[in-house]
Amino acid sequence: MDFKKENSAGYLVNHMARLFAKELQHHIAPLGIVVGQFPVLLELWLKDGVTQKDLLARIDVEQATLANTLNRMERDGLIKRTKNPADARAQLIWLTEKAAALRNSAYESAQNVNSQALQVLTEPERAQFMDYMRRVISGIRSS
Amino acid sequence: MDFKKENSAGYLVNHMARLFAKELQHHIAPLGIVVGQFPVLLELWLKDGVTQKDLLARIDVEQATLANTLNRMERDGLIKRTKNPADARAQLIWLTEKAAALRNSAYESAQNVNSQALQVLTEPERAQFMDYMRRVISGIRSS
DNA sequence: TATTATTGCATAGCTTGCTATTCAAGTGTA
DNA sequence: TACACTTGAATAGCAAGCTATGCAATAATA
Repeated sequence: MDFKKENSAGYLVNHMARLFAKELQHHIAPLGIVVGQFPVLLELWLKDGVTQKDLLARIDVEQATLANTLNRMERDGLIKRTKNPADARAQLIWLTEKAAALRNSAYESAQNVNSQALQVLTEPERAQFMDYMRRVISGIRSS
Repeated sequence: MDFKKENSAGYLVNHMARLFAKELQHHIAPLGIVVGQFPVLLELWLKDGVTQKDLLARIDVEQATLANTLNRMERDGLIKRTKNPADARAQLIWLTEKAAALRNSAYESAQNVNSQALQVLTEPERAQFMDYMRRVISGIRSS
């Protein structure tokens, strides 16, 4: 049998993801945040004062992964946690001032990385590429 | 400003890569190998008896990442290392019988994961998707 | 030839992801 | 009400990625 990595979707996807992550890392390092915190911040910038469970419903990572990321974010002064009056097992997660202030710069960094990475594609190709990715993602998730 | 993760290429790429990796992991676990070893095995199935440097030239990961992966592969009985007569700093890396025997099953697993993941796309769409990924990868790498 | 620079790898230490397990708090039921 | 079940989160332990640094062997040069 024959197998060429350049013809393997999985190989390309993995490679591309590492390149994207490395790029974003470089762009956001000056803000004092790291890539794994990005998805969490995106949700909290939309709405904070939520539980870990709420976040988990919006981010497709395992619960343990999120718990660890939140611990590092607390350590780094990006979030604070308060008691949840409704349920003593859960806590409410809040952005600190510091983290709230980073929003626009972070958005901008991500946009820059995205548009730089996709600059080899024409505008319609970009749209198609995004569409393909969304379809592949939901295809795998629903299989 | 506004930012929607579903419209962020980086977000989608990362998500897709984790889904692919998880799928492949499940498929190859019965073979006794794990995803990080896959790129190394692909190269060694083509040609073994090479140095770490040779491998590094063919796989786009950092040298330290490769060194650690090779250590785990040796621990797991997938590779053996012998002295390099030409240079005492380097060693030659060889597949074990066990690892050599896995080739066809591993190829098949990867093919299955790929085709299952891309089954939501038509044949021409798949080709286009692969083309986009290759272009994006080389675009980022050469920037 | 002795010293300096380069090269091939290894190691330390971190993040981000995973699975599996544990634990305390809340819920439901005999 | 007591017991069992469920649920929210934490923890342990591993893989795979990264950067930074160290070290011994080789190569280059004063």
